[in-house]
Amino acid sequence: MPFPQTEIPGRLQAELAARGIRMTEQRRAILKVIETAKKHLAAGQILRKAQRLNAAVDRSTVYRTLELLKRHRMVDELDLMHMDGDGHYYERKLARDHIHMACLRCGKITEFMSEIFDSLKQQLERDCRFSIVVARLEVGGYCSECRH
Amino acid sequence: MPFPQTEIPGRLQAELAARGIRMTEQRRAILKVIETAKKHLAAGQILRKAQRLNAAVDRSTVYRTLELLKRHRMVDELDLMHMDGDGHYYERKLARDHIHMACLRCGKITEFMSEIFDSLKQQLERDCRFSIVVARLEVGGYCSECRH
DNA sequence: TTAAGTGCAAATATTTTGCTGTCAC
DNA sequence: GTGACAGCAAAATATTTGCACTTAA
Repeated sequence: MPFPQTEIPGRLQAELAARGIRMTEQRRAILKVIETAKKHLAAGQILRKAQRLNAAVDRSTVYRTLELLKRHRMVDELDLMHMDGDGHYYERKLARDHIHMACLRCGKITEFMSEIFDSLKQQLERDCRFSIVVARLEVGGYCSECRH
Repeated sequence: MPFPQTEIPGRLQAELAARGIRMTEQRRAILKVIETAKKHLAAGQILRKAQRLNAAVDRSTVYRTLELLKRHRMVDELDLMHMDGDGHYYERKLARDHIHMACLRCGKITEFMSEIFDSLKQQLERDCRFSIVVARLEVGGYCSECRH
């Protein structure tokens, strides 16, 4: 599944440095949490995990850092069909987009890459003359174990 | 574009009646607002418009009715890339799914139906053995007028 | 009649902001 | 040294809930 893919620890930090963005202890903690995450994290979860690395990290710093990362297209913001509350989930943006499927019964999130999805995006660019910055396909339904 | 399609006024009301759901003046006002909407409406906009039809409509009734309609798959909930705040937008669910493209510069929302999108959903059902209830593809980028 | 629906006010959840002090470069 | 960043507390936004009253069927 796409999660680990070609992810090098410290990569986010290096990318920010390459763009001339100042590094702080707080940002380091937040970036590490996002890079080592094994699942999609909500802002509150990122805050708690980052505080374990650096107790000084504040909630507003988390939101400001997420905003920064979104602006630089280094994270994607997801809803995951709002399986739990109305917040957002965040994940490291990787080279290739993928689809998120959320099981409405067990809550499992499945990720899937598809050439058809890539073609669809090409179609939008071509037929609608739309220049895509971010494409988010989120599907709700029942996974193979829950569909019976 | 898909908005008008085969929409009959009073259809939502009829569908709820067919499912044995109680009709009230408040619901009638809210349903009418959703059916006659010319664009995607946020909950607060639905409230204000419904209050013009029936001043008694309360905010919580709007949310409770939207919840009801979502449960019955009669409306879709969208984010539209959070062009304005963090709320949701709602639209009448029509026979065929469509894609939403939000221009990050001018804010225009473009809707698009695609056979490739339909194939992609079929692929997910088949290859992932996932039973789709709702599929939401939202794209952010620059429309033909803003991409230059 | 009565279960379902509503209004109201208060609570909750999520995110943003102003301001003042701090730190990376 | 200085402009960018952080913490804190408070505000803003969005949505939900408990409860007593009302109404559709």
